[in-house]
Amino acid sequence: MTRVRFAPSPTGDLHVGGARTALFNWLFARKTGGTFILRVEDTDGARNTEEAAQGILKGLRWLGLDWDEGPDAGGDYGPYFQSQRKAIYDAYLAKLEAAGRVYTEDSGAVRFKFSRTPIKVHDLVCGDVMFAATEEPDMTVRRPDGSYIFHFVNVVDDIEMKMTHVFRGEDHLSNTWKHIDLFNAFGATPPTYAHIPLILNPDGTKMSKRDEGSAVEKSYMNEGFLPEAVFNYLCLLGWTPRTEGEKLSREALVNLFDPAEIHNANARFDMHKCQWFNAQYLRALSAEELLFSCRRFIEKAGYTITDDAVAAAAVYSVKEKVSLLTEIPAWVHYFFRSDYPYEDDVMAKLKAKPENATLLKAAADGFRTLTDWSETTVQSAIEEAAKAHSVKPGALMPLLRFALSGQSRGPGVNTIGHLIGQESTLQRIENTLGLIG
RNA sequence: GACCCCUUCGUCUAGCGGUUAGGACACGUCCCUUUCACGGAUGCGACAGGAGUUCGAUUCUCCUAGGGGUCGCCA
Repeated sequence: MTRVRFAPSPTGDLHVGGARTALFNWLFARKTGGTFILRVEDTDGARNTEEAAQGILKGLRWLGLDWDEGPDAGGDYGPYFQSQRKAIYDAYLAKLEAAGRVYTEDSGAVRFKFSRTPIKVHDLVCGDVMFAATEEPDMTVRRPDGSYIFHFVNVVDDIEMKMTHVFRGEDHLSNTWKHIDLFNAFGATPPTYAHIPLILNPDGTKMSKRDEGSAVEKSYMNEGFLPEAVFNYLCLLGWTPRTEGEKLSREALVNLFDPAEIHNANARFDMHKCQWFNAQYLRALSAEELLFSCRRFIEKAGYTITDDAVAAAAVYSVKEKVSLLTEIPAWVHYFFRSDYPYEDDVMAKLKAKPENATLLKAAADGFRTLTDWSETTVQSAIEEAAKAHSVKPGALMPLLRFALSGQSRGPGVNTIGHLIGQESTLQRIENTLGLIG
C-alpha cells in the first residue's frame, strides 16, 4: 500500500509549483490505490498564518485534489499540523540523544551529528545520485526555543506517517542526503524519492511568489480558469503521458501516470498554452455547465441574471470566442440590460449612411409580423427584408448587430434576436433609430 | 566558492545508434464565414559547442559553456 503526502508550509498562497507537486503525489496515490495525505508543515511560527493554510486547502480543493488523511479528513496518524506534534518530535529527539547523535550548543540549539560518510540517494527521476561525505557544519534540528527545524520534522513525520514515496520539487534533492542520514540514525528505511523538475518563469528564472501566474487562487481561480484545464496543463509540465493528444481527463491522467516518465529538466510556464487548454475545456462545457462556471464573473461585473435559460444560452453562444471565463461578461452584457452602450465606431457606422435607417425599419417590419420567434424565423425575416431592398443579407446583418447589441462582433444576429425576444428586439431597433436620427 | 540536477523549434515536448528529426502552443498564409471567433489546410522554426566511441551519432562517454538548484536557529 503506497502512502504519499503533500506537505506545504502555510507562509503564502498555493503556488503552481506546489500545486503540481501535490498533483503528482495525488496522481500516484490514485493510480496505485494508495493514500494521499495532506500535512501542514507549520513549524515556523513567525511566518505561518491561518489564512495561508486555509488558502492552500482552498486551492487544492479547487483543483480537485482530495486527501484521504489530513485537515478536515482525519486519519490514524494525526494530528496533521506539525505545530501540534511537539511531543512526537521530543520523543524522536530523545532517540537521537540516546544514540549520541545530537549535542546542545551554548545557545540552546540542538544539532544533529552528520555521519560524514558518502550517501546515495535513489531517485525515481534522477536515478542514483551520490553525495560525498559532507564537510558542512552539523545540522540544527531544534531551535533554542524548543521548536523544530524542517529537515527534522519532515523526516520524523515521514517515518511516523509511514510514507512509502516522496514526490517533491528538485530543489530538495541537494538536501536529501541529510534526510537519509536522519532516517539511518533512527534506524528507519527512507521512502522512495522522486524529485520533480521545477517550474520556471517564461524568462527561465525561478518562479516565485510575486511572479505572474504563480498563485493558484489569484492567477487562476479568480482569473477565469477552469480547474480541470489547469490540472491538465500542470500535469503536462514535466511529464508526457504515453498517449495521443494532450487534452486528458482526470481519470485518463490517473490511469496513464507513471513516475518513470517524469522529466528531469525544468520547464518554463507558458500562460498562452495554459489558456489554450482552458479554451478547449470551456468549449466542451454544456450551456448549463458554462453558466454555472461563469455566473460569479457575470455578477461580479455588475449584471443581473433573471432568466437562467436565457443566460445559459447567451454564454453558450460566445463560448468559442473566449479562452477565460472573465472575458465572458464583456461579450454578453447586452443580454442582461437594455441600456447597453454603443461602441464608438458602431454609432459612426450607423450614422454613415441614410439608408441604414431604412434597412433597420424594414427589418423591424419583418420582425413585427412574425408569430413564431426562433433563430430560424428571425434569420428568414432578415433575409427577406434584405431581398426586398435589393441588398445582401451581409449588408443588413451588421446594422442589426449594432442595433441589438451596440457591438461590432458577437454571436449570430439571429441568435441574439431570438434570445432577447421579439419585443426587446423591436424596442432596441426603435431606440437605435431614435439615436441615429 | 563547493556540491547536485539539467541542455531538441520562441515555449512544452517525441526520439532511447541509421528518421525527410514528429506533435502541441505561439506566429504567418489560405479556406470557411453577416462580424468576432471556432474549425480545416499549409508555412516558418531545433538537436548549445568541442573531443572521443562507432561503419554511422540528436541518441553512448568525457570536457567546456550556459541554465537551474542546494549549502540557515526558512520550508
